[in-house]
Amino acid sequence: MSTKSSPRAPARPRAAAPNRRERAIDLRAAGSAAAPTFKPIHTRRTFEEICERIREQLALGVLKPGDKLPAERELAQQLGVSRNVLREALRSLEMAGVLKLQKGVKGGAFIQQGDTRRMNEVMRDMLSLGTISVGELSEARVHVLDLVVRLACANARRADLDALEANIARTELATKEGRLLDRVECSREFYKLLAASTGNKVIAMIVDSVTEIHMRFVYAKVASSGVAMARLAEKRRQFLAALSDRNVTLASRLLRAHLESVQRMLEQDPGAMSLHVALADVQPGMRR
Amino acid sequence: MSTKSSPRAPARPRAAAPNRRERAIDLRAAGSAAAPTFKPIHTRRTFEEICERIREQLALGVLKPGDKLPAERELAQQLGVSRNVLREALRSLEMAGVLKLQKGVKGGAFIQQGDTRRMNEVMRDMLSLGTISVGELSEARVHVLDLVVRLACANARRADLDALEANIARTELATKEGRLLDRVECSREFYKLLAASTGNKVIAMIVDSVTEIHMRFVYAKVASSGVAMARLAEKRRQFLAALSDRNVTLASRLLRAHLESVQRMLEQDPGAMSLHVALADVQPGMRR
DNA sequence: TCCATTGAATGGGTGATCCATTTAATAATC
DNA sequence: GATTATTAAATGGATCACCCATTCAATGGA
Repeated sequence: MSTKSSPRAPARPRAAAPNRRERAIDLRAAGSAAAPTFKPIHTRRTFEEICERIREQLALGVLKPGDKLPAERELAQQLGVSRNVLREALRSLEMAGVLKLQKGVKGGAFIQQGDTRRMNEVMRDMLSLGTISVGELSEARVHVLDLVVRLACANARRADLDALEANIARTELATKEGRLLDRVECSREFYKLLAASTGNKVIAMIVDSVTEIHMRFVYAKVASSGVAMARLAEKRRQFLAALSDRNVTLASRLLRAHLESVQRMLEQDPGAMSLHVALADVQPGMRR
Repeated sequence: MSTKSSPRAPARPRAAAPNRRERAIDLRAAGSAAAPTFKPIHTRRTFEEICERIREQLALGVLKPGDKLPAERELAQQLGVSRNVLREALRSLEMAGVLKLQKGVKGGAFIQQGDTRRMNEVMRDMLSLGTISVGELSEARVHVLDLVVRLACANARRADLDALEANIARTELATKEGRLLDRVECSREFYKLLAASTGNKVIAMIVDSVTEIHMRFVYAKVASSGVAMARLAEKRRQFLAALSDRNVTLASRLLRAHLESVQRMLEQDPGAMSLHVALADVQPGMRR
């Protein structure tokens, strides 16, 4: 990093050693009259600095999707850090969906197109950690989907409607062939397509993050009980018709009614509603 | 990992070496009749496996916020991996807000209460990478805030309204004293409080992620031009009065009008609207 | 012309070693 | 006895020197 020039300097001059007591606090407290808290600081570690720099280059537009970072060994030398700590930074950025690391000659660290699934992971973590509840998630989903319906009625294009139609056909086929779990996958895709038809990727991202988790519960329920929503494709067609007619009121009412009936189905058997089951039970299309 | 037992086994038996060609593909293609794509696989790396296991323990409820993981050296041994690769995993989880690493004896890796700011980072990355646009973000913000107003009218409690009132007082003071940038901070807090008054943390998280970025633009604009929204506190009070009266229509109209006027202010000077400036220009309260 | 071989670049992973910080136990001082 | 330095151990932070596996272009033989 910038704080290190000689490659073999043993001591890394870290952010202001917090060894001196009273005097230091006095000095800083004098700086701003109304700042009684002194917690943060949180000595910067090199990998954080590296992450930040790369993100800075991204925000500045110096780095763009598709670009390749220098090879690990070279970049480590340029930054004056060990390869290991550089890798910690690259790893973090990879997990964040910013980078993709590829092996082999001609491999390297490539800036990615943003991965919208990352928001799903955030939601999952928040749920796992108990920061948010299933109830809040469900409620948010209902409200956001209501918003989506209104926007979709206003903005959905022919291609969007066709995609939804094709999705319903797949749902129908899965139902006919008894592939109930595939049908759950179709449902998730349905909401994804619906959200996409708003033409707003931010909203689409939000919807998918919230839908992904919801569908895990549905999946767990269907897998354990074998019970599934009746007349699903039919209801979808009614909804799509309303959407095609740009009938906001009807479309909104139909979707809301459907969401409520699904909720009732889920709540029938609280045992299958276990957070742990739903979050742990991954399936092909639902892995992160 | 489970795939390694001897501590000095040189070759790590990674996921099925993809060396054999036709035969392997034939075999797998025979498995599912309608699966023509063979891209994924993406050989699992140990750090991914570690992250997944820890997240699994979280989802299962075995690990809870406040818990401490074994020390790096010990955990690495338990998992049968090197300390370096374990650290890559812990780093990633720390960046994800799942863990916090603390130094010193009695230090270690502690499971955190979920950090809702992580969603902000996702939004920022998506914007930096060009996956979403400022326009989509603004649009989403307007719609989500409209939803928030409706929910807040229904659910806001006395304490929420008091907090908003106190925030407006701070805004007023900052205006009086000419601290325009502090006032921007107040604005961000206002929306945070408003979102919190819905009683739904999922929605609050979404609002804040979208507000944080918006406020960066406002901040950059105010900092560069010295121009600031007129009669801000007054407008806020009118809005709060409507909210207190549970007058959804009026509150919604007032907020919408305000958002539009802010938008006009921002668009006056497209030069100050640079994405790069806004994203790079961090400020005390707005750092990640 | 085509296919196998080779070799270099690159990410993936390991183990040993050191540093800096933190805390508790201990010793020294008042 | 209470307070204050000192010490020692545990822990994360970081480095170095290797080695392996994968990939792909260059090479060379059939």
